Amino acid sequence: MKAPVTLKQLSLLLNISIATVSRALKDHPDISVETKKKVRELAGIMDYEPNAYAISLKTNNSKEFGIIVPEISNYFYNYFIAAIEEEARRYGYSVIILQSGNDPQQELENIRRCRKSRVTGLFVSTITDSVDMTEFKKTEDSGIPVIFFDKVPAYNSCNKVCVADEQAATIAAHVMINKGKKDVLAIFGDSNMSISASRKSAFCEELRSNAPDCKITTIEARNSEEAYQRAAKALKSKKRPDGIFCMSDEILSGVMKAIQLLKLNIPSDTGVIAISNGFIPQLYYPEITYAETSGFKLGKLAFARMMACMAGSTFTQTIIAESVLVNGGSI
Amino acid sequence: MKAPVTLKQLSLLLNISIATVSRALKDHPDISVETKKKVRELAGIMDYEPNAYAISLKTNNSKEFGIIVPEISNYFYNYFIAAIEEEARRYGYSVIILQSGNDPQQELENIRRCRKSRVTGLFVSTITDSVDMTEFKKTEDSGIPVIFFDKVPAYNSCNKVCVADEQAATIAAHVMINKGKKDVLAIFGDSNMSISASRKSAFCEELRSNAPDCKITTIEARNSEEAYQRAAKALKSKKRPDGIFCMSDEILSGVMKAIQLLKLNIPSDTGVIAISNGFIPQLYYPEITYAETSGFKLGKLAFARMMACMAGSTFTQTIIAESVLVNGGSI
DNA sequence: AACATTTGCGAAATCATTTGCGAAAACGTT
DNA sequence: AACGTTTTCGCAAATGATTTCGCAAATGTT
Repeated sequence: MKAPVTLKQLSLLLNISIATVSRALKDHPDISVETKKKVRELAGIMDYEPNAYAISLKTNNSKEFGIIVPEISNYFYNYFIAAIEEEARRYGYSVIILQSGNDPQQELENIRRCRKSRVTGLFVSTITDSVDMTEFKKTEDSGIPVIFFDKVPAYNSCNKVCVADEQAATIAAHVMINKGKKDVLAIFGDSNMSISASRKSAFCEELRSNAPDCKITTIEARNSEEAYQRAAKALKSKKRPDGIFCMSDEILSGVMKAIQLLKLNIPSDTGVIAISNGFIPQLYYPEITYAETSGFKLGKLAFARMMACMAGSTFTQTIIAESVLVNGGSI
Repeated sequence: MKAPVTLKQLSLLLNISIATVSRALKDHPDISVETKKKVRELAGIMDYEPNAYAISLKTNNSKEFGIIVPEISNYFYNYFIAAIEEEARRYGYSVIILQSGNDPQQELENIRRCRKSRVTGLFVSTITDSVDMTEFKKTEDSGIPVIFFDKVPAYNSCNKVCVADEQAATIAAHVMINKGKKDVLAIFGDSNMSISASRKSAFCEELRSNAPDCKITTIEARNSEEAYQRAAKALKSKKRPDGIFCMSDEILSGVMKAIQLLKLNIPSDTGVIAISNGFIPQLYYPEITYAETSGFKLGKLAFARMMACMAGSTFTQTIIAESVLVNGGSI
């Protein structure tokens, strides 16, 4: 248990002032090359590491970004986080990740924690029923840019980066149309969530206007288990749908379980298409065709927006990441 | 962009010294009740929040734990992290999560980052080929307890908390025996990883000694895709195995894909059993039977060990979390 | 009344680093 | 030689909170 090396110690050993050591280490032009060399050498030997807290205290900034998500066990967020980390690293920042569970109280604590530790910027995907903006406002007031992503608040004047829900749903609808499906089963998540509503309306509208004779049955399923139960029921009926649309990975996994239960063949017995980040679809054979909503791409966009805010962008902006179709042979 | 409130500001407004304000806020007996009341009131109104960096600078401790994992997109780690967070919160600590990707360089950076930010303790699951202990030693030398979990180094004198690899493999072998399997296919991960070796030897030994007439075929697969390819090949052969053991989720997902490819029925055509944390197995119908290795339980154990180390436990210890069988109907 | 103890609070040091300003030395210019 | 300029570096303040020490007044003890 040896104490960490400090500038003071180096300065004592070299018989020069602390200030000079500090400047030498950061290649300040005021310092001569020889002095720099000596300082760097000793610092190397004693492996000096600057005290992050002293620096943050001085600069009032921590060179780290905060990411707050409902939960990290989610492939979409994982990719988002990966993208942010990748970019952050390039700029010499690090990233801390905080989970809010489904507890608004915890989300609050997380925000406060980020503010206390003076993060440089904050990326937030809020919890379903989180509506209180005061805590976020406070954060922005103290000079920390906040970028909302994926689950963004309805509140208008804030920076948002989200996936193209409508577009992804439209892509899926198009596939249904092109494949000439006549009886489509579409399963959506909790109808209280705006994401479900927007995907549903986009999907149904596109299908109805381009294939008016196609029958659409919609089901709501709040989790994988519900999707499993309800899909199984729907698939058992005499008039089995010839195409199934799953608006999320959770729903897709439930549907696939139902399909296995009934020993149906894909895509001959029924076709399947989903909106997904890509992990779940490739677990099956044939792999599931999906409209991709890439957390990675979203992360890159969010980071770019963050940089703009840090550079002093004053206005707020809503950015939408486009979706692409990934063919897997399931429809 | 208003600057945060400081003790100084409060002291100025109240016409008392900074020291008194500080003590009043932490209920120091030296301070009179009236003074305390006044201070607390003003602090409340101005919503004063102590500067975390100043405190950490003084105390050389950050009241936060670091968790370093290869990647967070892993249900095992998610549960581990959840457990640590839950416990940490109870004790007034927070948690920062860092990913190493599969890059040893990044693992190093992560460790350094934790040391720089003077985390109270560090939980680490190392990368496959990480063997250099000097960085960890340095961390412990500076007074930060390090608890290894799951993927632990072979190095002896360090604190480790791991799942009962052998036991889980033995449980799976027992199921094979009880079901009277005669031709078992067992798929293991990268043979360079100790986890693969220990699971393999435990599984094979148990099976051989209790069911000497059972044929065992072992395959190595370093990822899901390899498991898929090789399992498909093995399952196509005339003499199809009647039981498959998958040592991990990754392998299981590849095997299941092969099974779907060949349209085999589970468990009638062949049985499947895995070692898993539980997420992947319940994606299929029938759900896959597995020997559970619980990240959550492991997290609780790791935290307890951490507390012991912080309290001054000097010796090192290796703790094993037991595994239980979860029946899913796949064998 | 003389002394001891308790109460309530402030001054100043401390943590490690950064930085504006000043100072001394070295150098160049006329 | 006198002056201006550049180079190189140190002093000291500042960041925000904690904590040791000590002071003065109030209270208690004999």
